[in-house]
Amino acid sequence: MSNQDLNIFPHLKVNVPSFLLKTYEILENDSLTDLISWNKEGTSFIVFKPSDMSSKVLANYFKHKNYPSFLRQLNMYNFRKTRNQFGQSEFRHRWFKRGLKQQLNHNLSRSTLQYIRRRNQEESDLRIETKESSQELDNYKREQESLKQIVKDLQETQIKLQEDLNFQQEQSVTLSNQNQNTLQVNYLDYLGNKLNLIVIQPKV
Amino acid sequence: MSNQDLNIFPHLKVNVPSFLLKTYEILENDSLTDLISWNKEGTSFIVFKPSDMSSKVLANYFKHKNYPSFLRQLNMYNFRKTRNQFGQSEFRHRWFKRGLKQQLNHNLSRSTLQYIRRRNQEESDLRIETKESSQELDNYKREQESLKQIVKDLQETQIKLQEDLNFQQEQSVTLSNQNQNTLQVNYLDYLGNKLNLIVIQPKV
DNA sequence: GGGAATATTCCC
DNA sequence: GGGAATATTCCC
Repeated sequence: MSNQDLNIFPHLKVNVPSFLLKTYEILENDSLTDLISWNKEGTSFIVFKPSDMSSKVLANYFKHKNYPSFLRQLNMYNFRKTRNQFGQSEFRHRWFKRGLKQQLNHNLSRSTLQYIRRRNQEESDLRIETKESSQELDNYKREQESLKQIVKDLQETQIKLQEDLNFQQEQSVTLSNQNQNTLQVNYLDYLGNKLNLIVIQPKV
Repeated sequence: MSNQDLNIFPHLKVNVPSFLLKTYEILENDSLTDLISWNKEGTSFIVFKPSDMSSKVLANYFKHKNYPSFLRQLNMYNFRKTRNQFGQSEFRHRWFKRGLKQQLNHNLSRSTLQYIRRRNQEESDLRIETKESSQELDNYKREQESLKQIVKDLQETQIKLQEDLNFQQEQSVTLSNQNQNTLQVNYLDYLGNKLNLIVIQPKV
């Protein structure tokens, strides 16, 4: 099922995130109202049977069946969780309401998205704080450079060592096969694996 | 199937990315060798039937069945694609080889991986032009710590590698003697070289 | 082949 | 509840 198939807002140019579309779809699915549905007013939705969400809902709409992942996404989009008087989890977001689909001669979902994006933006802005002396910064920069050079040297040396060790092991294997001897293990394959697969080109 | 089930490196404390584990698993699956398998030397792997990958391979190992997504991941982990003489796609990464599983018997300390991860993060942060110096300073401080740690790790690993290499060489010599084989290499010269290589003593 | 947005997982 | 790593999608 492609995103396009699920687009309940075809007249909008913006891409509504798949997660929101799918969650809305779930709430439109009448066969699921025992497990999850809008509240009476259609201003929030309630999960009645979290334990059944996994196989009966999530698996059919998402690429997983983990309820916590569903929660994580709701959280991501700023839904707020409350408990109602029956102890049920109720999730609400000021733009996410029943009938959303019909109301869209207004650009509700657009504002939702803008809201979300703005929020993300502000978050990274928040990380910007007061500065300290550029003197100190310079010192760190310089020390950094020499450390990086050392790391680079060490890495090069290890790569060479590894090649040697590989060669050596091949030799031993050959000899050992003739001889029935046992071999030792090799350490840097692991290291190389880590360092390279995960990309470690020291930024110089 | 959880990540744990797939962990072919159970003795490692670090997490090997799921994608790598699964790709390795695929290559270990004998029933798939018609579609995808190691090359003769076990130094790369070949996709023989890209068209069958989707339903017969990917769907069983990943949360999708899109061949392009598989390619994207290979790309992400720096695998290089080439075409062999039969026009087949061959993927190779210098540390990703048949038998990898057996070779991985060493622990690199967790901090090395943390360094790598943090560094990736900072790299993307670097693209934020608006970054100010207090944050920058912070990053430097943190990276400094990590670099020191990684230098330490590398040195330790280096020492172990060296010991292994020495051992390995003794083995070979012994084996070789028993075998009446003549070896191509002169081990003493070789060892001498190694000792030179390893003498990098960064002042930390 | 890779940047970037979104989804999923893992962890505190 | 949310930060961060990894996976998947989408797009150039």
